Amino acid sequence: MLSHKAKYALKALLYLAEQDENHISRTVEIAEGANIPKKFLEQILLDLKRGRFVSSKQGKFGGYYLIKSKNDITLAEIHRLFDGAIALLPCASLNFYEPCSDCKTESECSLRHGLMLIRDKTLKAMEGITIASLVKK
Amino acid sequence: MLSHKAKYALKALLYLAEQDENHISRTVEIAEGANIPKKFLEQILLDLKRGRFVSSKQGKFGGYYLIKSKNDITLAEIHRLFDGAIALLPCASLNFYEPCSDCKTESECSLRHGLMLIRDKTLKAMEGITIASLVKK
DNA sequence: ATTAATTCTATCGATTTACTAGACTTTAGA
DNA sequence: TCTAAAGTCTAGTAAATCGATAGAATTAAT
Repeated sequence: MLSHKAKYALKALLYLAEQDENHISRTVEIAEGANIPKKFLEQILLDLKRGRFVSSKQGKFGGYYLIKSKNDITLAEIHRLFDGAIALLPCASLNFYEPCSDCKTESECSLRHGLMLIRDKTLKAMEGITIASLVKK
Repeated sequence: MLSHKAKYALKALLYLAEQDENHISRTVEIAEGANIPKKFLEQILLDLKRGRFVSSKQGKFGGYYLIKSKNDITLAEIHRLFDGAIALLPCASLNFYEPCSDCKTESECSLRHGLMLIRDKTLKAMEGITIASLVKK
């Protein structure tokens, strides 16, 4: 399941993608437009900025805007940024790999292979969902 | 990600599936064989029993055994039993549906459709992974 | 009756989650 | 240069969840 953070991030990106080119959106505007607690959204937007999905202008008349094409922002990326691994166990993960501590045969646990199959399919599906694909609904 | 409970459940089922027909396995035997904390495993086996994957014999010489074919126990079922919904949000879930509280257009949130696509693909993949498919590795 | 097993209920510490609070910094414009 | 309006940063917090443990109760074979 997605955390609220990830869900709000998607909704915020969706909001930004729906604005006119060159429009800058204030946090409060996004918060109200997408129904997200404002103070919580502040943190999320900072995370999105660190992830280079959006950028910001400070000071009066400042706000946020997309710096990545809505066609290039995928669900997979947002999931990883906020919720981490897409695989079902760390030992089956590409980006968040960790060996499992409780496997007797250290190199290969009994579940790893099957979970890697799942990961590949899920990842492929998640990479197919972009902000752009969500906007045109 | 899978919880430890779900992971241990899979490993316990795998252990049971590898035993001879008619063999009854004590909790402690499974715990040692699959490297799972015994007291924790007790709870998990009870859950698996309530889910009708295994059954038990009480008292001396008691223990656990599979009552469902290893070909018919899927990752999807175990995920649902221990970790709940497979969909990324409750509003996109088949078995754990709940409307999202923060969506303005109540019937359809902007993410729902895309997340249902993901759910269908993930579910299909997870239904393809059975205990039997994990055993023969 | 004894022993060995499952079953049930409760609890616990640590971590995570979903926020909130408030001080600080930056910028535009009067 | 002052002020209002914006983002930035660091903490904190209440509630829930997770991973596990404890111990008493029950059941069954000998």
